[in-house]
Amino acid sequence: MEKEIKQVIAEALSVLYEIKSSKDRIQIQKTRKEFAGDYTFNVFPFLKEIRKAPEQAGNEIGQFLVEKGGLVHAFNVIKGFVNLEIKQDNWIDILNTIAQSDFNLPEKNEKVVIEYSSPNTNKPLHLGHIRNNLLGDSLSRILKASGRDVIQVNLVNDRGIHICKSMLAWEKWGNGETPENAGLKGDKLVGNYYVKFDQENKKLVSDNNEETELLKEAREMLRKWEKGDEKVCALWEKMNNWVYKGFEETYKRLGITFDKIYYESETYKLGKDKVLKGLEKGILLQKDDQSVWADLTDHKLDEKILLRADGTSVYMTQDIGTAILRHQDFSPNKMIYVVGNEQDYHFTVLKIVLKKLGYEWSEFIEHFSYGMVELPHGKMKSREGTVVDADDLMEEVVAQARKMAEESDKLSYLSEEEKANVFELIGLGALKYYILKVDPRKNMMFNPEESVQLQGNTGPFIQYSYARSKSVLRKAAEQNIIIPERIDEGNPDEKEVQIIKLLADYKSVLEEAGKVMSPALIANYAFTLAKEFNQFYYDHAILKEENEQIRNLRLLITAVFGEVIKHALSLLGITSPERM
RNA sequence: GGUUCCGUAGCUCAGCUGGAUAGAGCACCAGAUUUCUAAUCUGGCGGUCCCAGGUUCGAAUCCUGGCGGAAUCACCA
Repeated sequence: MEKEIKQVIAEALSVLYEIKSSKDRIQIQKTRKEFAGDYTFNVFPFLKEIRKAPEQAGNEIGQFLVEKGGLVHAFNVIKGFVNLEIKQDNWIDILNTIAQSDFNLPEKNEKVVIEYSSPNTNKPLHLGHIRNNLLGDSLSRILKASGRDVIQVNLVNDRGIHICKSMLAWEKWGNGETPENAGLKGDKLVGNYYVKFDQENKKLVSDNNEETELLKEAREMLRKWEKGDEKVCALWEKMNNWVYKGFEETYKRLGITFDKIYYESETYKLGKDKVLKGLEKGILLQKDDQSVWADLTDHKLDEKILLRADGTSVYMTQDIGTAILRHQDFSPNKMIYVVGNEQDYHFTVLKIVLKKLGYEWSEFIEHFSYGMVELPHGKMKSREGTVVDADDLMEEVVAQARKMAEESDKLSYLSEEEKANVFELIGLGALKYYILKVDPRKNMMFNPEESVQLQGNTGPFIQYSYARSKSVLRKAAEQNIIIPERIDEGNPDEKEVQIIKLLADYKSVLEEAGKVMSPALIANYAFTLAKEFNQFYYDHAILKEENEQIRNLRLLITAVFGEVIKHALSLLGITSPERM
C-alpha cells in the first residue's frame, strides 16, 4: 500500500514541481489517530525545491491526488503534513489479496549457516541458553520465511579443561553413580560433579592464584585426552553421552532442532593443523615456551594465544577449525553465530585471524551478538545457586498455565491428555514470547513472576486471540455458514480498516525482521495485531450480524487474522491452540 | 585504565533510515458479561526521553563532552 502511495506522490511532485526520481526520499507514515486520514505524507523534505509555504504545497499535492482518482479520495493538511484518506474499495482489494497469499517471501538466493545453542557438556542448560536457543530457532524460521536457504547447526563444546574437571570429580567421588541408578538426567548428574570439583578445589586453595594439585590433575587429564589415552577417552565418551541424552530432552521440549551437529572434539584438530601451517608460513609466531600466537597489533589489538606451551588447543583454535569445516561443508554466503555479546571480542579476533590465514570468506561471518539475561536479584552464578535451570523453568511455566486454566475451569470438556497438551503450548508460549519480545541486542531483565503472566503483553494473550478467531469459524461451520474466500464489495468501518491495514503490513514486517534479524519485530507486531482483533471482536458481532455483506466481511477478516497471527507466532516457535 | 554497548512512566519494554501533542503492558484507581471464549474490553493516574552543549525548518533519534550501568581486555569456553 505504502508503495502505491509513494508512486502517486512521486508523480505529483514530478508534474507539479518537476522534482524527478523522488521516490526514495518520500516519507509516508500512518496518520496519527487524532487526525482524519489513513496515511500521511510529509512535505518538509521537499520544501526547498518546491519553494512554497508548506500548507500551500500540501494542498496542491492533495488536490492532485484526489483529482487523479484511484487511491485517494480526500485529504487535509496540517502544517506540512498531508493526511490522505484511502478509498474504501482499496481496503476490500487488499483484504482479498492477503486472503489469497501465503506469507513466505520470494527466494533470495542466499545461503545461511546459523549456529546457535553451542552448549558445554559439563553442565545443564540454563536460562542464558534458553535465550540463545529461542533466538537462534526464531531467527532461523524468520530467515527461511523471508526467502533464504537456512542450515541450522549446533556446535557442541565437548572437550576442554572444564569437561575434565567433571570427569575427574566423578572418578574421585562418584562411586559409580549413573543417571540410571541416581534417577537423574545425565546433564544434571555431570553438572553436579563440575560443582563438586569446584568445591573440593576451593578447600585446597589458600590464595586465588594458586594452582592446586587437583587442577594439575585435570590439566594432565586434558593432555591425556588429546593424546588419545584409552581410559580417559572411554570415560569422556560415557559421560558425554549422559549429557547428550539430557540435552535431547531439553531441546525436544523447547521445540529446537538442528540440521547438523558439530563436535569440537572433531574440529579442533583441523584448527590446530591450520594454526601450525600458519606458523610455518610465518603468519603466526612462536614464543620461547613453544606456545603459538597471532599478532594483532596492526589491528590495534593485543596478541592472542592459539596453542598452549604444552601444545593443547584453546577455544579460538577449535573455532578456527569449525569455521573452516563449516565453510567447506556448505559454502554459504553468510555464517551467523548466535552468541552472547560477552564474546564480541572473540569474534572480532576470529575474523581477523581467519583472514590472516588467508580465508577471504571470514567476512561472511556475522556475530549475532545478543544481550545478557539479568535476574531481579542480580546475576546468575552457579556457585551461589542463582542459576535458573532450563528444565525447571519450563516445568514452572507449564504448571502456571495449568493452574490458571483450572481456576477458570474453561477446558473441563477436554481429556486429560488434550488439556496437558494445551497447557504445554501456553506455558511455553508465555516463556518464548517473554524472551523474544525484547530487542535481542539489549540486555534483558528476566522476572520469573512476569514470565508466567498470561495477561497483557504476553504470548497467551496472542494465543487467546487466535483461539477466539478459530472458535468463531468453528461455530460458523456448525451453522453451515460458509466462510468466504474473497468478497466483492463492502464498507469496512474504522476498526475494520484498522485491522486490514495491520494485516497488510505483515509482509513488510517479516521482510524487515529478516533484514535486521530481530524476532522482536515479529513479536511486537503480533501483539499489536492481537490487541486490534480483540477490540474488533468485542464490539462487532460476526456470526450474529444479520447483514450478509457485513457478516462476510467480518468473517473474512477473522479468517485472515487467524492465518496471519498463526504464521507470525510460528516464526517465534509458538504454537497457536485451536481452543484455550 | 582502554574498547564496545546501554540509559525513555514506579517496574518491564516499543519508538523504522531525524517529523505532528513520546507509546504499550504490568502495578494502582474506576467501569463493562441477557450477546460468537472476561486469559477480554473501556476510561483514569503516571514523563526535565540521564545531564550540558551543538547540527536544523524540526532531535528521544545525529555529533561532542560529562555522569551512571553492563560487557570485555584469560594459556575458561
